[in-house]
Amino acid sequence: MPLRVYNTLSRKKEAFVPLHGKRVSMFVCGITPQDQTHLGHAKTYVAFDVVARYLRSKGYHVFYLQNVTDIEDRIIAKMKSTRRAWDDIVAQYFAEFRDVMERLQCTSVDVYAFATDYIDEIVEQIQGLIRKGHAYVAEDKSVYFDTTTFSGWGKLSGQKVEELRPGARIEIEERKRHPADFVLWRAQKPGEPAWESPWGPGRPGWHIEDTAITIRHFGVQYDLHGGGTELAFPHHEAEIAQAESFTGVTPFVRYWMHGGMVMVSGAEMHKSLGNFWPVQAALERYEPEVLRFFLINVQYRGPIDFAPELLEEAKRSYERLRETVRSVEAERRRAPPKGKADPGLRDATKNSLAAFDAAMSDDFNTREAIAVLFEFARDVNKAIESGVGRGPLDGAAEAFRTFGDVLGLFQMKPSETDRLDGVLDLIVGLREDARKRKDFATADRIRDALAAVGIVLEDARDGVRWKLK
RNA sequence: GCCGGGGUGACAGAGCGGCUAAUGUGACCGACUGCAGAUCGGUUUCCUGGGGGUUCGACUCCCUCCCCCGGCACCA
Repeated sequence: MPLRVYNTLSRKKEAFVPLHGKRVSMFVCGITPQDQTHLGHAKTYVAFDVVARYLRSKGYHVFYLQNVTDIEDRIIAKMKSTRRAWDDIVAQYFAEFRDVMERLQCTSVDVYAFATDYIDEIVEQIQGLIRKGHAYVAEDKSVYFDTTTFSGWGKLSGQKVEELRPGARIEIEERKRHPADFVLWRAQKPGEPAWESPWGPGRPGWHIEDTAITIRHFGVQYDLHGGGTELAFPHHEAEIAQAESFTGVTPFVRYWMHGGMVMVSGAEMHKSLGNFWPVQAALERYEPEVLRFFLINVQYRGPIDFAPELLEEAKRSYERLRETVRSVEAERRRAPPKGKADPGLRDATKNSLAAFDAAMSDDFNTREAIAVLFEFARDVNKAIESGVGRGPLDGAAEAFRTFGDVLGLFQMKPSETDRLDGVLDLIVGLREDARKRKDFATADRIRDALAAVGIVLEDARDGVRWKLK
């Protein structure tokens, strides 16, 4: 199926056509490492991880770039409150972020680009913008972008400058000529980290790093830019203004994608609201795959109103799928090469692969794709009950691997399982002997004892299965 | 106020101008089982915020109103 992507720029789903054949340049706004990674971050990065994975599965060569804002107001605030070095804070929280990402199987990023590694490009862009009359140096030697010189201001978010309420939430800096103007270079204040520039020591503004980084890696125009929906205005608007003013090339980005927020009982998750859920805390109670499943169990553009009960539900749902994946793997090992006639598993597999692709190609509709998995699971379970042979089972297993690779799910841990295999075969065998003797007391004792250490036995029609709880 | 996204069964959450509104969770019944679990089958919601319009036909398109969420100038 041809891929269609909802483009914030046009507010429509559009056919996805990269600039250069099968090469896709993809950029997603990354974090400011100054506090714990929370579920909101996780939702965004899991969503775009799936985007990259799906594109790759379709044969695109994706270069996925993510920035890291390693110098910014909040880092400086943290620096002051903790009396730690800014780069020390960044190192700590970025390491934690990477750890969380890895556990959530967000493995598709090619390069994490740190803002402070691009000071040269940033300075060059700011100089260019000043030269072209799009930026001005303020009294304190900070540099601001002059939004009145950019006619496209507001085209991404549909905002009209005159309709906005200046200072609705954040105080306007008095040095600006226009409330919409934004800082490109912030002059150093005493005690703050700074880099040299033609305007004196200072640090980059928040928006400029992204255009400096992407122009360096991708050139003046690229395919896909993602981020949380709250970034569309003003952040992404500012990126467009900078890049298009600097290069004269329009559009800077062809497809803008924005993901929905994680809410907590109706309010945006935010540290200041006290409803902040660090991913670490969620991972103490739930497996990473369960959390990942939970996060992609909605269309990425929609919000998730988070509640612990919903994670509980996700766990039960996901377990159903994983259970089927497990039994396929177990069955194909013991099924005879020629089992009974295929009750239609090959067809079901083929149809599910097609339906999955159709769902994903419709703006990465993971919820729809997961619905396909559940239907497929039912077909597979039925086929297993009817004693299907190894061939169709191999096909089904292969399909689950395809689904799992795209969604980042069903990553089994064979080593751990293999180690227990032999031991459990023995124990299960002894219990089977007891059951044959109708010595259910012993059989139940074995099962209960294993359950107590987290190993669950299930007596299926064709043998005993065990799994780790 | 302006911009953007939404309002679907007990809950979560898709879809589509017409097929019993997908899928999951929950609940209940049945099959299988020594029991349990898993699995399978069935039942459970005849309804898509209110009103109007277009249409042979609207949850789906248009208008309007109400409500919720996000953004409004350093939040993923």
